[in-house]
Amino acid sequence: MPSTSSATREKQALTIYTRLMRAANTVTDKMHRHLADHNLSISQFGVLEALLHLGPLCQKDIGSKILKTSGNITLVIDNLEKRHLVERVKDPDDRRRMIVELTGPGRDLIESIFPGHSKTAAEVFSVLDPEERQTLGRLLKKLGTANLCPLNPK
Amino acid sequence: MPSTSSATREKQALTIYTRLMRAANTVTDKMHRHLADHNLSISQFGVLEALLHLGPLCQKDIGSKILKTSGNITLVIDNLEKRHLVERVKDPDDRRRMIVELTGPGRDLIESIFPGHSKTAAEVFSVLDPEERQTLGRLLKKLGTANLCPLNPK
DNA sequence: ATGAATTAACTTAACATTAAACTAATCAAA
DNA sequence: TTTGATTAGTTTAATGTTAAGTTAATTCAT
Repeated sequence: MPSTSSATREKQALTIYTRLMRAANTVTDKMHRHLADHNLSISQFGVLEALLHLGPLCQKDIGSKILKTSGNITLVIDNLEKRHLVERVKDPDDRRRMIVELTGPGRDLIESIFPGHSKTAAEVFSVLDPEERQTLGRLLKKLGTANLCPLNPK
Repeated sequence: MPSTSSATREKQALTIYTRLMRAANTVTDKMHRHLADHNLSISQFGVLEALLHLGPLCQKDIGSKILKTSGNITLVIDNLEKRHLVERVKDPDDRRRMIVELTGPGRDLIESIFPGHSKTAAEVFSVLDPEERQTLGRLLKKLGTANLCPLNPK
């Protein structure tokens, strides 16, 4: 006989699902509160952070990085460009592509914000002890990658 | 000397943060794909599920249950009401309140969908072994509740 | 080489989401 | 009581998000 019935497994799965969503929610709220001081949405912050750490990127790559659709990326970049935090440059090697890069002020802004962002993240996870953090990171990676599907399936 | 520097702790926290967001994302996608067959958004499903398992609720309680703002609840209930899946009834005991309850068709729908929803959840978490699922659930609860802030701060 | 398929970005329409202001009902304190 | 604070729900405006479809550029198979 099985050690757990499928009904029991489903109930447990629903519980974990709820907890995953709630944890993601509360953590996002805490991280976002910090960003709101600088009038940045999470997506906008994600773009600036990617550009800071990875250098100029085309919109497709930005989209894969922050897990958003291409239409959404267009809007997010539009809004960042309006504030002169990033600029678009045509890619000479592939004229379909727009290379997005930080402007001076954009770099200044993300560099000034990022330390606080890291610090907030550390605070959020400080409720777990080091071993728990290690374990949580491992399990989340396993869960996320095993269920991964392409964002824009082709 | 400390066993880990604060810079190291911050980097680790950012890694876990990213994994939490990605896991939440991939899991949400899988759960939502299932709901889309019935033209239900995640919020709409959340409302129907709450009403099925908890009975009629006022909008405030629905909002606390699915973690959305009151304005959003108004719209979600509007859309469910348009499809005759729920109905609003004035609470005679407190005329500020609207009690929301399932209609017959609403109950039929959520009862027909819920088993598949549970099954999908079980599949999503089946990549973890039972002990890992137990641990993940515990850590997510700890993380989520420790960082909890009221949704609509007063 | 040429046409077919693919790709990157953009556009549009529909809906979700929030914050903030607002209305109406209730509660509470003097 | 009455008035001041609180609460539940709605509305509005702004933005985020997606899906689906468009255009232009590239790639690939013959």
